[in-house]
Amino acid sequence: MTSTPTVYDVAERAGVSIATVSRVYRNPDAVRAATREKVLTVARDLGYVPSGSARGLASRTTGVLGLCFPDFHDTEAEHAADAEDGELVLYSDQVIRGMERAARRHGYALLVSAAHADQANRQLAEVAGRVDGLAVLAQAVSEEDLGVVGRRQPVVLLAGERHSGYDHVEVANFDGQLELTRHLIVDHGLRRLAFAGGPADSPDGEARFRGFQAAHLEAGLPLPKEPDTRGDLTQTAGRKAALELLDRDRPLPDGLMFANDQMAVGALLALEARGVRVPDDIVVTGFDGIPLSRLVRPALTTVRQPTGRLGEVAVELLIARLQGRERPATVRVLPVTLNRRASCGCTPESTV
Amino acid sequence: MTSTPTVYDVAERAGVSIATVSRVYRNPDAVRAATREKVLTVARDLGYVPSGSARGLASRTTGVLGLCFPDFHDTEAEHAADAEDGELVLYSDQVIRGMERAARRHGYALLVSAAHADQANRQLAEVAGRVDGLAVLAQAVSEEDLGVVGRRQPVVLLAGERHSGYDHVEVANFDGQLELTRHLIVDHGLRRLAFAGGPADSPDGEARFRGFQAAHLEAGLPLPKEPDTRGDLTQTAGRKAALELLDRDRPLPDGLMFANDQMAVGALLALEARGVRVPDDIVVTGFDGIPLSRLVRPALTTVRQPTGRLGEVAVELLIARLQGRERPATVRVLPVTLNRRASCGCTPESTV
DNA sequence: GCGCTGTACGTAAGCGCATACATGACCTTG
DNA sequence: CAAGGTCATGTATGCGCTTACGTACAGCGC
Repeated sequence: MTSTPTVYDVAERAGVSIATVSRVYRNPDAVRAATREKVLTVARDLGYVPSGSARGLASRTTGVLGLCFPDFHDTEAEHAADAEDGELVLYSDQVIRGMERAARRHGYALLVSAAHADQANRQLAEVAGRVDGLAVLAQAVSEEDLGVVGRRQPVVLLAGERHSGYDHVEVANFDGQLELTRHLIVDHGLRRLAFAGGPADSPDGEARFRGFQAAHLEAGLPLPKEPDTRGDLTQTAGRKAALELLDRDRPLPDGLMFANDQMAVGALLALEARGVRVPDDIVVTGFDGIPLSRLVRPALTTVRQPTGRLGEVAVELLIARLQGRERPATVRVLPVTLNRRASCGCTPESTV
Repeated sequence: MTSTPTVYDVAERAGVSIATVSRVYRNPDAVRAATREKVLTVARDLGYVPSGSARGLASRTTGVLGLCFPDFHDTEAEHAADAEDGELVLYSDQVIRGMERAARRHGYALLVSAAHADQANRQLAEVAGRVDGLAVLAQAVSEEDLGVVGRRQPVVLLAGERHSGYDHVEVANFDGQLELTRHLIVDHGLRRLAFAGGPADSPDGEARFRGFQAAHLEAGLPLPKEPDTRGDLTQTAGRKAALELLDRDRPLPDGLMFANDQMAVGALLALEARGVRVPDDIVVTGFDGIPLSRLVRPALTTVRQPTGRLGEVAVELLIARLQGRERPATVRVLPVTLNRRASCGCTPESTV
């Protein structure tokens, strides 16, 4: 690996000035076809690749968008090599995928970095310093750090809490859970529903619970004050929650609604082990619409949120800001859709 | 958004030189504690974030690793918004995740970019110009383009074909399929096995098929010359393949082995629809060990490959090269593990 | 022939930082 | 108290590009 060639090397070998070399890449039409070909040939021979850093410095834009997301299970990963990982992660993975696609469509690359609590701010700066715009998933960074970065470049927040002054993209958690709960109450005639929530500091989980409450209000049923139990949104937590509710509430509730699909799937497994039939003995629902929800048996009735869209919309907002259209901070709420499947009794269990 | 502050701004406000500001970030111990605090305070007040581009230019290293991966379904995504996406993708997602973690551990960020065939080389340069090292998944880029980039910086190839001169990480496709096939032949006493392969140009799929062949050789069974059918590694392809084999081969084979889990899952669904019982009427196996394989019913017997490790090892190899240890190109073959589950009859179907 | 316009290209000035080297303050030691 | 050494900091240069501006030259009308 000899020292990497630069514009100077290419220019010299091609018998042109460095400006011309640069133009071949940045603005090909400003160069005569013959010259262009010559430069490109030399570049190929030399193995020349423009330096992103130099370009970034000179042009004051990097052509890269960033995404910071929370890393849930760095530690687990060690001892769970063959376990159920790859599922919770699906959420951020889908956001990454959506962002990557949208970014690429707009000619941007994507820099990703999970925020590991210890050194979140240092890392944020690391990322922020290299990108033209930044998306932050599920409050992966503190408000203070946001403040520093937000003055420097466009920032959009995905899911989690709203912060005034920042663009925000979220899904219709409240509406989705409201509709889902209404479905159980109105269409299935259920009255006694239990809600297994996420951590109290999860804005998304709380919004879903408020949707759950609202459906009760609407139907004239007693208002649940708090989720009947909480968990950390994993399958394991769902399993535990299901067992707890099973043992605690007599008679059994008509339905168990979970703050996300992961928990609901865990519950499904626990119920199966206990011999409780779903949906015959009890109805179960999730939230998110992860691919798995469709494939468990019984297939899970859930609310599908457009996770990939989250990333796409993030890119749209960032690009808009980068193009300089000044506008006040925007909140975009993405619509969700109800997926009625077997676990609420809507579809025969055998249906795919 | 006023023009973003630079070292000069910070230096001036803090009453120091820009060298000192730089040192505060790059080499804090070289600065007196009081000075350091002063600088950091000013930096925070000003909203100063070091420019990655400038740093990259000056230090000739970016602190970023890159990953190029093939994007399978850009087009599908449009009309399959709520369909079965999010599964095939899991593979590259897990690699991304593994790389991101490992990179972060080593103090690097990760730049990801799916290679969209049309403009793959342009894009590769885009990425290559911004990173210190590059991983390429499943030959997402052409050999020629590789050549240009490979002279400039460390490159490691993940899965796919080996190219001489490049580090390469792959999983033990051959061994895994051999072991799995052997399991069906020896432990389950099956004789007539069908193999549904991937595209003929998929090195991984072909290696698996060779493992399938080898097991036959070893057992003294007739050597299958070609996969009994092929598909494009999607669930849909698996479904089709299953139906095709079902209709074509009489009597039914004892077992259907698929080049990956996706196809096997598709097959499971098709078989269920046809009323063919697994594993009673026919045995089904997959390859990959995606999370889904554990959750379908019957749970899928498969070969688990350490997808995340792929990314981790990629980082290890890149870092090693970046640290200058000269060494010949390396091939790392990651071990796989057999997951015996219900679909081959090893475990009662109800087991989780 | 002149001046004019447009095109293709060269010249040169940074972009914001890292860092080798220089400087000066302060300490040590004989 | 001078000579040498250490530590904290300043000075100055260059990393490899982009781009505003300048230049040379061809073509044009008069």
